[in-house]
Amino acid sequence: MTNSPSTRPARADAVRNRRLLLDAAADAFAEHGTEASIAEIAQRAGIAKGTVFRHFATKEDLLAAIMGQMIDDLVAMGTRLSDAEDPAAALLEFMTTGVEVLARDRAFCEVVGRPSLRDPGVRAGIDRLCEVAETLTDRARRRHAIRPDITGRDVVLLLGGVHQTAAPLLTTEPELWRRYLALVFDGIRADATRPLPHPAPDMLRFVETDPPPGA
Amino acid sequence: MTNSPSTRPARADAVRNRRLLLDAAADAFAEHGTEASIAEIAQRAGIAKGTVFRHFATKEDLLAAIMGQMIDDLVAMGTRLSDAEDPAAALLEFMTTGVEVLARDRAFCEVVGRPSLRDPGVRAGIDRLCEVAETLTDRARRRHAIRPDITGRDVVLLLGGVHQTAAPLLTTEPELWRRYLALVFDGIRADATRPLPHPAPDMLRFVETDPPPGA
DNA sequence: CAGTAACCTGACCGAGCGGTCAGGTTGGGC
DNA sequence: GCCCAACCTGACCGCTCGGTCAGGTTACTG
Repeated sequence: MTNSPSTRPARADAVRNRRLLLDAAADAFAEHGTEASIAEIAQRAGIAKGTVFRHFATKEDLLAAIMGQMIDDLVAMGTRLSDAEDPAAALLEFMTTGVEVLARDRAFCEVVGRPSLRDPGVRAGIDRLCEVAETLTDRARRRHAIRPDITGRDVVLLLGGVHQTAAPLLTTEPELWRRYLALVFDGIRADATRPLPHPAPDMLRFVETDPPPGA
Repeated sequence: MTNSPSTRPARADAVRNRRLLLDAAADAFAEHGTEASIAEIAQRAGIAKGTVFRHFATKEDLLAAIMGQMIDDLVAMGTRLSDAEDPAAALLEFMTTGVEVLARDRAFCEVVGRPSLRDPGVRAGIDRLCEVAETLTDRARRRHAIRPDITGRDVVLLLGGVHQTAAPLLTTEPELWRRYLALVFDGIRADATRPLPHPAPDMLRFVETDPPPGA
């Protein structure tokens, strides 16, 4: 759907509708998760159902566009934090923002928490997210602010874990995740000296490749 | 569907089919989550779709029966551990088994991780699970084996969090959760001295009551 | 201002879902 | 061995979903 430079630029109403669609879809996915229906998204955007599929061939493409944007934002924030003076504080801020985003977006939880989305852009984005997390942990590790066996991928995985811990009480106690982030971060700090039992995940890709056809 | 004592006991084929149904449903829910279809469950059990609804009025009733059983098993295990000589080891074993169960059953993750199931039996079971976890943490706390501000409800919530941390790599690294359980348990131990920021969840019920009609 | 390609619309489709029920089958009391 | 209530079966229903498309509309070009 992206116009190649040779073709005529998109019409004014098309770009406006695309904007409305993306905003409505982001809201709907955040609220209801990936199962938000196309019909509801179209209604929120004030456009017809068919128009949705004019901009995105499948629902998964639409979801991938939104998730990709969110991941890119997180990557940008991590990059910005990469040269902060206090690496441990920077890492904590990175994790805080990450869990905050998860707590506000159900679809994002599903996409990051399951190897469901096959979109290559999203997968690449998650890999870049792991890389920037690796940078942050590297710096903190070099200053002995965190235990030596924590990797960037650990940090990214822990975002989902911290959020999930508080998720059952999300509406009643929307800030409860701060409690568990603090607990986990205490576990990450250098004070704890016992080595972790299972080796860190070391594969290149964050999610499993090629999940079998079932589901 | 439970026979009151006055009525005639169930027929032999009925009890056999009920057994087949429960086993098949447990497998299907574990594999595909709560969205496993009644049609697939019936096929696995070798019975007709209509027979499923003869034993359980709705799909949710069937799910609740299986989830309730799993929770009861966990409660029983926790009770058994309540008088172990080493309370910290007992708490760790309780958490280990809990995460193990979560890692093997997708439906269980959904039911414990979201306030979705309205079944009163399941909710009561979760409350009893929190109580037994409270007993275990109490004993460990009294021996100063864990930090003083950890509650039983924290422990139960952390089960879901630890599992979720490793869940994206579940098929590739099925034992990865042990790494994060160790990390979290290090955070629970008394060594870490910073008090946790957010107060522990203190409401009586584990899950939110009366989620609005939407989804 | 006319012409056209891009765009939008909403009725429509097929698949899959939970749940129902008339009618055939069978276990077990007598 | 008879009989009937309990049980089982599978076609069927209504609904929602993602996705399609013929036909009407509209923004740009020249």
